[in-house]
Amino acid sequence: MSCQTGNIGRVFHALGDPTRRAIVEKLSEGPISVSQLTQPLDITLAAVLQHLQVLEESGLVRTEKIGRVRTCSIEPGGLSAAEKWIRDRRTLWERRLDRLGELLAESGEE
Amino acid sequence: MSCQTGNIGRVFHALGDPTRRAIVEKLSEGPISVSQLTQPLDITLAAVLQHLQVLEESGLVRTEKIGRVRTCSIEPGGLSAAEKWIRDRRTLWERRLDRLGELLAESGEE
DNA sequence: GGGATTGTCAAGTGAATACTTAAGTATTGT
DNA sequence: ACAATACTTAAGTATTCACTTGACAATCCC
Repeated sequence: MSCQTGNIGRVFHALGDPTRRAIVEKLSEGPISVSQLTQPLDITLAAVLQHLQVLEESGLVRTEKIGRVRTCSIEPGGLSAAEKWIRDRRTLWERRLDRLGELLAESGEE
Repeated sequence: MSCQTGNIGRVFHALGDPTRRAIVEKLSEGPISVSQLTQPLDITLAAVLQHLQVLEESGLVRTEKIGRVRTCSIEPGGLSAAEKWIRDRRTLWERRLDRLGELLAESGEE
């Protein structure tokens, strides 16, 4: 299996920060360097680097350094665990609501 | 529209905490009271209450007090904004990777 | 009424967070 | 070689967080 589970907490925590979400959104358009990433944000490059570390540890982002520039890109499977967790919750309680609906319909019929 | 956007940050932040995820998971099975919610968790009722406040503000959970017991339940649309954000990112970069794949295939063919 | 249950509120505490600054280290271009 | 670029690292700071304690309120049951 491609994705280690147990990162769900880290992923949600990473996405809880607006700057980090902005980084992920930017990277969705394609890979760019740390300084390019920093430019539109209103914080120092050092701060961006710290966010990138969080994002890497959560498995959402991958970075590679070539020469003096570190290029950041989306890790394509990074969101799947979180997506699955959400989907699982949804189906669980939708199923529950359906059962509830049936019960109400039955009791209304007789 | 049923869901206020702008909560995405709050939702992700709320789900970043393991205790809060445990609460949501428990509530997925059905509505229960605050003390029932507290019982399996290793923290005080007051702490659970604080988590519940975060969850309510994020739109993930709804609570209602009847008599002396406050009953907590899932707010069924609460995850949709987060789900949409994730889906949007995914389709964005999958589309990008597809284009990239096409380019590589083309250059390999000739 | 009185005692148990269930929840509420307000401080307070220690740890984690998101930043900054400042002083490095490589790498590249001239 | 030298200067600019692009990042790295460490230390410090203010804020936010998760949690506790303890005093309080409301409700239920006998």
